[in-house]
Amino acid sequence: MDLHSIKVACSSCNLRELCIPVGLKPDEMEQLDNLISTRRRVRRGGTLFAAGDGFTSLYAVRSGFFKTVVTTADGRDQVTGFQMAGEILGLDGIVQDKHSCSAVALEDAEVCVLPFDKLEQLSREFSTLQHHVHRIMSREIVRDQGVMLLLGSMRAEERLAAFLLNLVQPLHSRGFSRTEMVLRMTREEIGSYLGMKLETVSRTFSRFQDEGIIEVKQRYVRILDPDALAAIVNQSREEN
Amino acid sequence: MDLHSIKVACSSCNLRELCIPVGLKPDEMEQLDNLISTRRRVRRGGTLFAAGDGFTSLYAVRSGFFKTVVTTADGRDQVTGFQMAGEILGLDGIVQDKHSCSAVALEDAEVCVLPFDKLEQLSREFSTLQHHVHRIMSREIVRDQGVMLLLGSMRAEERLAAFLLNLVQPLHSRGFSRTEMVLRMTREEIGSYLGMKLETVSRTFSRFQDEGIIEVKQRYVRILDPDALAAIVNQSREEN
DNA sequence: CGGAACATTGAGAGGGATCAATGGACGTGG
DNA sequence: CCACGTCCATTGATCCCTCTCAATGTTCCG
Repeated sequence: MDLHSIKVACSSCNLRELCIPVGLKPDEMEQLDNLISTRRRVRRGGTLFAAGDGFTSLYAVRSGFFKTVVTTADGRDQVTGFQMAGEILGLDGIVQDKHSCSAVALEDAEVCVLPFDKLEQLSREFSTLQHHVHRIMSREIVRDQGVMLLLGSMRAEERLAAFLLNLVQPLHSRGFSRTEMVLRMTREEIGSYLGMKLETVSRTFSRFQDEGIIEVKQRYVRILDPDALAAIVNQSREEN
Repeated sequence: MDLHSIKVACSSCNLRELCIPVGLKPDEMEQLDNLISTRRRVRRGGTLFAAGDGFTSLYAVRSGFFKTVVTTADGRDQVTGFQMAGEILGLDGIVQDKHSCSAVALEDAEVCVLPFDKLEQLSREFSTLQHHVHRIMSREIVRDQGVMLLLGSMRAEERLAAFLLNLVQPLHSRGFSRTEMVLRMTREEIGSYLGMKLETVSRTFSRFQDEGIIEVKQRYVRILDPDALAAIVNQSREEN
């Protein structure tokens, strides 16, 4: 597909505080620059990798927005995550040397390609990098636990409230508003991620709007009352 | 609590085909034996580590059976996994240097303590070990994706059928029956893991029994018709 | 033997799914 | 530039699966 070979440098990347280079020393950063020699562009709707593809590299999102999707043998599928700039994709491929999910761009995107064998090699030289790779994988595990909690024990309102808060937070730490956003995914994709039907997503959005908690117009969402949203997430049923 | 210091050797462990030592060379195995110098016993109901505890080590289950539980600020909690002999616990702690979930023994258990800094050190020397650690973490991520799929898109019957199959499979590869098992967890714990209430778990068990698919008596479960169970898991609603 | 913890089963209620129709946004081509 | 088709979102009406509340049964252990 659209494969480009563009020289880039982690050391001058404006995402270095969010991505792999976190906390690396200058000489380590230089080595990393050698590792990451290519970028790759993915058009909206295009797949970065598909389930079953051989695993060779991790990918760091430079720009754009992705979803990851798992598919069962019987054709049922589910969105397992959304990834934005600075996040790492492809960790699922390591175990079996092939990817177990697909990564699809929700808008035109660009990623840094990190050949995994080289990353392992470099990790053996620099313990800082090694530990950072471990942290990235652990972070993914912890995040998944959070999603399991959401799917397993929250009702529709709580799920959607948690979703909005979990989405706006990383956006804010990337310099965007903490109250406004334009969703990059459809109601169906949100529903797939949250384990509910698209109609329920839409209805819940409308209910939040009626209650004055948010303002929604299609993909545009504005959080009017963050505290109310947070209260909805924490509205456990007190028993347990 | 019950902390013992017992000399053990991976090289002579009957779990070495399932645990860390997979595929290590003799000299690497010897180094690993030096790393893993202690075991720890955990009584039934005891916690191996609790959410918030500082992270120092991973744990390899030698015997017994664990559950991992995440708890929200508001007191709601959820079982995120069950672990048996050969599995690795504690990966959640790496990101923030503290554990984000608790590991509780469902029966008297024993684990090997793997100090993580030493494991990282050894990983830098032996690429086989390094890659194996990466595989273990990736496996955890892939497994979690499977649970998310289950929680997000399956109905009660499908969840429980998948649960039984996912439980008996690893038991079988450890030398146990592929049709019979004694559950180590309560109906409530199963329900928590599967995102359903304990009554629904119980009712679904009963329904499976009425249909001649399984035989259940309290904790004892016997799979009479594995194909029927598999068919239930794959009974997607054909649309989508 | 009695109590506590766990499991089963029933009846009723409710939240979300399903089916269905309408409406709005966007892009393409006439 | 408007018309049209497609994709996506909203909203309504109804149904059903699972939750909830409640009672009874079973196992295990002090």
